[in-house]
Amino acid sequence: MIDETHPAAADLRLPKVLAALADPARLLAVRALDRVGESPCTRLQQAAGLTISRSTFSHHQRVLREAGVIQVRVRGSQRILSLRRDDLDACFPGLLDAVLDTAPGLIET
Amino acid sequence: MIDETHPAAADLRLPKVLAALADPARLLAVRALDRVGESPCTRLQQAAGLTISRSTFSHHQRVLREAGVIQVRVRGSQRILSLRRDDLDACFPGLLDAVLDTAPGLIET
DNA sequence: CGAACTGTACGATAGCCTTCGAAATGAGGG
DNA sequence: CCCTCATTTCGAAGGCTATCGTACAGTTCG
Repeated sequence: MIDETHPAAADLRLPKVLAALADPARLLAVRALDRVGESPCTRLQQAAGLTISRSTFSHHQRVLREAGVIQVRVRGSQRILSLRRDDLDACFPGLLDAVLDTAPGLIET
Repeated sequence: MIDETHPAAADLRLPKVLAALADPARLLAVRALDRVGESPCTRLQQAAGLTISRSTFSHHQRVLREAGVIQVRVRGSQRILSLRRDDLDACFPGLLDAVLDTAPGLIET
């Protein structure tokens, strides 16, 4: 466990992870995070093309973090977000890859 | 497309599929359906160990169907449910397998 | 110090989701 | 034709979720 705000790898649960990934904004954020690598919030939001308010993005970031999908590390005034790829692969083999490899056209309506 | 109540394979969308699978009751139902093979509603509900009302199960069945996860075929007075394995594998390779292969302990709280 | 920047916390709103029971629908059997 | 079995539909209750704006807190920089 990284700290109290992150679940331990052993505490990850499939319904929670799926729920976190089921929102289009969060799904785009996760896929952008995979493409650009670890990024601070604002940069990830831009990379994902999300035109939502900062507070809404912060909410999504929290949902992803509490589900165990991403990890947050503080660097100065910024929070650096990264995928918890190893933990996800260990708990749900193939799941993250399946989500990341899905054709972009199958994401949005 | 099977009929108007089922989405065509080309219309499946990842967020909707993930949302359908994110509910514990639906996730258990899908995993039970994989184990026991196509089944009528009542039998699947028992196989999944779901102690919910018939109307609630019917609601979940509808969500799974409208997301394209399952297929419903009428046989007499019964509805036979089955997984849309081929369509899911074609659209989201590896996703269904990842969900089905997850350890049972990682499903519930 | 004070201004600018990054992000969180709070409170509100609106919509959606799960759940139920009761009533309705439809098939099959006497 | 009625009764039973399988399932859906309806309407309602309660809770959860996404979204926003504003206010706040910590960092960096002049």
